[in-house]
Amino acid sequence: MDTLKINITEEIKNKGLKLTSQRIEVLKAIYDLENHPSTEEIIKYVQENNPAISQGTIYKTLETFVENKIISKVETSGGVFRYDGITKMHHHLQEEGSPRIDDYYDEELNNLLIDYFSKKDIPGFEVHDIKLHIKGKFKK
Amino acid sequence: MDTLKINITEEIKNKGLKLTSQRIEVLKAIYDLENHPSTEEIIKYVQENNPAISQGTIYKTLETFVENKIISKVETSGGVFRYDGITKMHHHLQEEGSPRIDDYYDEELNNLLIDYFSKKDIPGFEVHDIKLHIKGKFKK
DNA sequence: CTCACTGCAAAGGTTTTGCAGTGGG
DNA sequence: CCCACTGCAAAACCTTTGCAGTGAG
Repeated sequence: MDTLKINITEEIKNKGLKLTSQRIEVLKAIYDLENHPSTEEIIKYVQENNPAISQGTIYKTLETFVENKIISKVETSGGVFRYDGITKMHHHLQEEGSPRIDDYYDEELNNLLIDYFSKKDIPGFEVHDIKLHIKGKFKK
Repeated sequence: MDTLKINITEEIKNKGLKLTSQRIEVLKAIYDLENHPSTEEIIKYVQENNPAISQGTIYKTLETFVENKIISKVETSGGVFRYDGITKMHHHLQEEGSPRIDDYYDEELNNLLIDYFSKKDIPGFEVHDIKLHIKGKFKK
């Protein structure tokens, strides 16, 4: 609880950003709302605790966080932005036509990929990060 | 030239869709505009040849094509839809902050992935398709 | 002929922007 | 104190929708 809060404030301050209650709330929302929240979900969650925080501020804050690599925008084919607070290498499971996106962690796969691309050169391109978008069906 | 046109008409007819000049133009645009065009680029290109084709129709047509798996929506963090006319398994190279998306074909990689996931089970998920989103920098 | 498809224009929803006011460092 | 940040509301943008008219099969 407290440790999380410390992490959040540190995360913001480390980037040289001003620490405001709005920013803490927004970042907390992304960590609390685990499954890659949309802007709408973040706004709703933040305003439940603090209705005074305006939508415009939340949009600006999210953009600031993305620029400072505190969070990342999730690629989506749904036409709405979604955000990901996880910086550790991971992959995404998606079902077509469903907004659900699950994280998939697989160290063995990561090692396989890192190993493969350390040997294989992509002409004209320098690889920084690899993410698998795995499409399929969630089984009940 | 002619062979392409035949492919285009076949592609539409094979799905039981009505063959209209609007649909031919839209599909041709996606094939001609190679680098994963946005809706805006498609509209511009189509209307250069045929200004009578309306925006609404193009949007509806694109959705129809996606539903019928003639093309696919490219996941994007740019907030705009982009489309991909290629059905063959391939991956995407992207530079952060740049709209450029290059295709990356790698049979060896595909085999590695197919092999890996034929052995590895993801609990609660049935894999249909895998696409790598490789982020990095285009070298000059 | 008929029903799927088109054109038009308006509506809908999300994101961005400008500017005056506020507060963190 | 100062400048980065916020709140508010309007604007900008992209996409969807409704409906009357059209044309492919």
